[in-house]
Amino acid sequence: MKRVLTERADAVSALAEVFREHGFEGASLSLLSKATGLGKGSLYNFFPGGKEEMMEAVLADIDSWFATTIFAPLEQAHDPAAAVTSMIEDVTAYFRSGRRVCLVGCIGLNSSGAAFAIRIRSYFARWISALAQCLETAGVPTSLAEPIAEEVVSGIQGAIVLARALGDEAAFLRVIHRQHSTLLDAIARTPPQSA
Amino acid sequence: MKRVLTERADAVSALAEVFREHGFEGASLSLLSKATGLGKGSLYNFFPGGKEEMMEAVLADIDSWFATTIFAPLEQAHDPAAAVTSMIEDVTAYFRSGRRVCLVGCIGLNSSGAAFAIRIRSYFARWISALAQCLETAGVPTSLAEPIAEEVVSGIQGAIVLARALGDEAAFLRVIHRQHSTLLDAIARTPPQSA
DNA sequence: GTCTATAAAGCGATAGAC
DNA sequence: GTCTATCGCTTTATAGAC
Repeated sequence: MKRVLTERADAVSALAEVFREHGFEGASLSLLSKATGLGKGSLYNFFPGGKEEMMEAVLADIDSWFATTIFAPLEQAHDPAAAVTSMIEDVTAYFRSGRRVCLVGCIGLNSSGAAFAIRIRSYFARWISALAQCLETAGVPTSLAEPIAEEVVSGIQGAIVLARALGDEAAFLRVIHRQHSTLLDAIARTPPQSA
Repeated sequence: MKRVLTERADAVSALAEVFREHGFEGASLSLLSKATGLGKGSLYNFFPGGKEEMMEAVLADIDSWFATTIFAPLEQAHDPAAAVTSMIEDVTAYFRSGRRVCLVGCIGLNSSGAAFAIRIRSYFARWISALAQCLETAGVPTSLAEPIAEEVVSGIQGAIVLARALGDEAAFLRVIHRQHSTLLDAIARTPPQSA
């Protein structure tokens, strides 16, 4: 009975890949139609608002995936070191070692992202705050946790840009490994808080 | 006698700003025409190859600016600490504290950058190697200089993505400040090599 | 809900007057 | 060397048959 929903969900992930690879402007309806296997008419049936509504659906899908897979585990971490390690692994897999770009970060870079500014902003704000919260759970003081979280999230984005530019997945993995170490060092350096 | 050349150079910087703000696909000829103040016919007179040749000229211009302003001073640094500080200042000004995106990094992110892959790759490769060379001049061992240089260049790109996404120049400045410290620490930590 | 056909607009690119 | 007019094509989006 929710067949239409699952079909829409299938379409969304196909749409996402086209937006990722070609950007918002470069993702033409013919490309989107081909990738989803749906005619233009069907696409407009699912997304009456056209490309903008498609992108909005894609961003919402990404947001919910990150919320459950990345953000929530960080926010509710019992074992902070394990949580950050898990984040690094999930992110490395998600971004395919830098072969796959971060759509949220990408569309924020040019004018086509203006329509999605609030969503883009909240994605990064929550990622940073979730990671900072995880570090604070480990006892890292807020004054240290916030800038470290900001630097690591920023560093992941930089790793994607660099890996794509160099065509070198190894570069992504090296940079991400350093971010991982930064997080673990911050946790390890913190003297255990005895209650 | 080189009037035509200076006019072409003026056009190139105007073109660059349109490509930065709208991306390659989003930069339509009407936008490019308006920004340069030249009609389509004049644009095709300067750039017979159309948009692709315009972008190629823009990238060449960026490349030469970075070569003289950023890369060469790093490669020939007598005072490595001063050189990295100078790089950080120049880069902060050039990217307008993250309001201005890195065109080279941006077009590498989606399929429109495929035509410029070699230029994109060499830009980042030279930036990293120039920075690593500067660190080595300071006595930092290659095994340390290379990954640090890679991380800093990557970190600058990440800072741009983050600042644009959050609409927050201060985030750019904070991240860049940490990259600066990373570089200075690496230099300071190195025991002076007495000849 | 799916498709094909089509409308209207904008695109990159060219031609030709000046 | 600059512009305007225009070509041919693709774009987004809609309409209507099934």
